[in-house]
Amino acid sequence: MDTHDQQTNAFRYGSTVANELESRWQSHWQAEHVFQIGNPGDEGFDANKPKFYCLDMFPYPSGAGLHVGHPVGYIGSDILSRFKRMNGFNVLHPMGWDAFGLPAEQYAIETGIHPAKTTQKAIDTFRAQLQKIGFSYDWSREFATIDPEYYKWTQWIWLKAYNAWFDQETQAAKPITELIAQLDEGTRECEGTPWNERTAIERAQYIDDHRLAYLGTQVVNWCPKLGTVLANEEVIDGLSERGNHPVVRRPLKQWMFRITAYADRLLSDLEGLDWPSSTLRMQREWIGRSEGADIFFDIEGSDQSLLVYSTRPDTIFGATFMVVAPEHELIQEVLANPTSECDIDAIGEYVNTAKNRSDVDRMADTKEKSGLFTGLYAINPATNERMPIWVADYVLMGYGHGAVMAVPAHDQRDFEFANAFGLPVREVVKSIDGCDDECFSGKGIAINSTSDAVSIDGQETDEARQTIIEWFEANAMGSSKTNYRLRDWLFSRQRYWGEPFPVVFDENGLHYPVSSDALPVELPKLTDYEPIESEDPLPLLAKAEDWLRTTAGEAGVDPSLLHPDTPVTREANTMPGWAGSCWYEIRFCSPHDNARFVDKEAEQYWMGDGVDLYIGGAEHAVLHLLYARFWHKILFDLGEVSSKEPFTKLFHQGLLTSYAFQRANKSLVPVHQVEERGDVFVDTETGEEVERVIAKMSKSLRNVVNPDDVIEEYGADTLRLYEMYMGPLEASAPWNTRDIVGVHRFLQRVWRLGIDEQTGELRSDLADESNDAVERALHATIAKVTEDIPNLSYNTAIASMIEFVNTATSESSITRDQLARFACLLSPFAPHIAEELHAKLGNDTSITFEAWPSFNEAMLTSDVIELPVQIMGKVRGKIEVPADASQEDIETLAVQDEHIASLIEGKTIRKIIVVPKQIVNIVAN
RNA sequence: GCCGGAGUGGCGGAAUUGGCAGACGCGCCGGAUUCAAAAUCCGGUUCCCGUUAAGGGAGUAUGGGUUCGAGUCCCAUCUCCGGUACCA
Repeated sequence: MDTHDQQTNAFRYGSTVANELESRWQSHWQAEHVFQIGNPGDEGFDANKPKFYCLDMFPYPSGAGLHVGHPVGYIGSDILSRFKRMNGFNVLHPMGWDAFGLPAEQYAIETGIHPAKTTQKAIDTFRAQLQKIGFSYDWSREFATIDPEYYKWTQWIWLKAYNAWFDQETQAAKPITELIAQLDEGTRECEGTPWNERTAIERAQYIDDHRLAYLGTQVVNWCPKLGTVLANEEVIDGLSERGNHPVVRRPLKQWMFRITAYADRLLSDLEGLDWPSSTLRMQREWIGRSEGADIFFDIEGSDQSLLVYSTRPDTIFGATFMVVAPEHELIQEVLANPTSECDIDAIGEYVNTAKNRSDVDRMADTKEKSGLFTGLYAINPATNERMPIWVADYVLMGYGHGAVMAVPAHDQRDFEFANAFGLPVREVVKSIDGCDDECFSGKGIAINSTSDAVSIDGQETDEARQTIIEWFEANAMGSSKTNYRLRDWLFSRQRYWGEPFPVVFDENGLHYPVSSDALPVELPKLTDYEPIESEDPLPLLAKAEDWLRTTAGEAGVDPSLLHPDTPVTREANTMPGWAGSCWYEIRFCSPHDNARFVDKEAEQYWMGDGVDLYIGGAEHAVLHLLYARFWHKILFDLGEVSSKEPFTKLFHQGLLTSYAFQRANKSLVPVHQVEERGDVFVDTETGEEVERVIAKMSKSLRNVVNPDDVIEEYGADTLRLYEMYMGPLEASAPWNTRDIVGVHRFLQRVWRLGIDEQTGELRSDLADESNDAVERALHATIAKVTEDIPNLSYNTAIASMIEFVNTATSESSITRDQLARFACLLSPFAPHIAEELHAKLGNDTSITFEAWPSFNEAMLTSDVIELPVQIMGKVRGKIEVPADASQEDIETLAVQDEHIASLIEGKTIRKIIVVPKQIVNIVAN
């Protein structure tokens, strides 16, 4: 660079100027605690001001650090937070770390470095990277889920659930002590053996079976490679979601959460949430409520009956056979007492294969139905016919009762099965709209559905269903039943890097809670994190022998429950990665409260009506959001929080994609090693032509862009603007380094508008009087930006600011006052440059608390407006009319326009449509 | 397979209730500045026909429809993305 130029442009807005002022303002914000917000009751906190709780889904800090995709949502929430502050809101905008989980532990296995160390390092990296982007977080509220002061309360909430039960009558959780008291007093009956005839152990058993957090034996997804069990949701196509390792099914005793008890409320409370409709639908489908009936079928020659669930009890006349799952208890009996009609060896083998079959294999041939006849027959109560009972793996043990009545004429799967094995098909529902598919599963009119016992012929499906259920109920053969796809939540993991459970076991295997004043139960130190591979899965914490075996007193069990000297074994499983994120939004209200999990007053103020905006990726649409809602509802029922839903408004930012390049053999070429030559992309090292694909940013695709690099080259304000300018916040868009310069030039023009590039000081030639065109443009921009920000329509807000700057630049006119108002508009988006302009304009307080500029409606319209004139819907000319012109005047002006007149000459005007301030359309031919 | 969402210039995208399609930015073209380059500034840029013009034609995935008027509404088809996967 030439020396001369360097002098003239010494204060031009570029990377040097941007980086200098950005780090200066970041230090200022931190030193002055600009974004620190108090709580009700704190000195200087005005609780009468409206509040805005703006929350980002906190990140899992990986060792690799941030890439430019991470901050997209954070920038979005930061803009709204800053906007709300300028509009007089108390804004809670915190950040923290979801820091327990598998990756750190995997890394520990490889390197032997303690996960706490690597995690802390990753957190420091993330924090430093985030701070360079200039977010307005209240860092004084920062915490990580691995902090013992935090997970102490995660354990405390678990204990709350452990010590609670779900009362079906009131549909709410209550302390388990109430259940015990009611049973003791006899105000509540218990199923089975009466309460007062039970032994102490039987009573404990009964109570344990009612806890919200309970120990259950479940067929679980055991992943030998990861050395842990996984929730259904963490298994995709028979492989672990993380790492793609094979998963096998085996029964195991595990801590569970009774989330199914809340199925109805989790479903109905979705109503009224301001969430993306796709996410609402996914949650509804995940819960999977269905209405139908439980029906008992007598088994021929047995006093037992077979229970099935059906959503179409009205098709019972069309049931021609029954199917049970390989795991069904009836199969055990068949194997023990086979009839002559079945092939006992084949069944044994089939059941065994099905059991050991991994889900991958099961998926592979979903089309082909397999199964065997069991030799048993059930009696159809409607027709009194014998129906063969088959065993087949298309019936799942985990849903309904693991048995179905097969209606091949009206269920696709039953139809395929019937076809494969030559079983009869009987049509019992006639489609109304004439659909005559061989298998019709829609609603229609019942036919062929009459017997001595009951008739539903001629009834429409809904009515038929009602009639048949009433008949079942009258004859004790069945009853209406609501079913859910949702299963209870498997909450134990066998890994090290998670929250320990605050519970111990005595020699008899009975469990006792650690009392809450003994929390947290801290993780013991381990030197070896290698998963324990064994036939019988063992938790990793079992390696910490000294920690594991202790006494009740040492562990902190209430002496009234267990004598302090009693030897006990600690629970060696840990909680899953989801645990910490189930309630962090609550903790942010009072993150350093040592007395309670959250300060009551602070919770009421910030979360009384939930989080006002929750921004995060759509990948959490089901699991995290469902789990967090579930925990929230438990806490709500127990009177610990004041809202029934945690997140009032939810928004998913789009995925930031990036170009990746691959050679003909599909191998990947690093982005920086590719050059665009004409229409093609070329590997600069080999000269080979490569293909460009759009993909998620990832290390493996070698297409990761680091925000630090972008900031170094253009500054944080440019990075923020570019990410918001790429398109709508909710849409995914490809990162294109080439485009960044556009918004950087915009900031350069903003800077030049107010700052002398030679001196770096405020221009001495700013206008004294406001230019009307500039003032009008400013009002239009204020109106647009003010409207767009609450809708998170940042791309169009930025476009409008660019337009203003282009106008002011071409008019070469801006006053101090106009510049000051524009700096306010810009400040949520590009806070550093805005602070600098604000300061240079002579202010000594942060722009953060400046009042948001207002606009004048009258400045948005002009006296004369231009109207396009169409003939037969095609624009043929334009006329200028006074803004208040009457319909008649406009019509006259339109037909008198020279060009228009020449075009309609000789034609008959049929009609003239005038849309005020929009358009004129002349219908003439 | 089923359920959602989306298809607009060379590219990212605008067009809030049907009313000038392509705002704004990138790229590209031309010019200014410069010894030169970068940077910056100014102008142009949907495509086709028209000598640069005036002007005209086509055009929002495809084919139909409703309407004075359709990117927007309706029907059918295609493509892409997301969710889900025997849930009885």
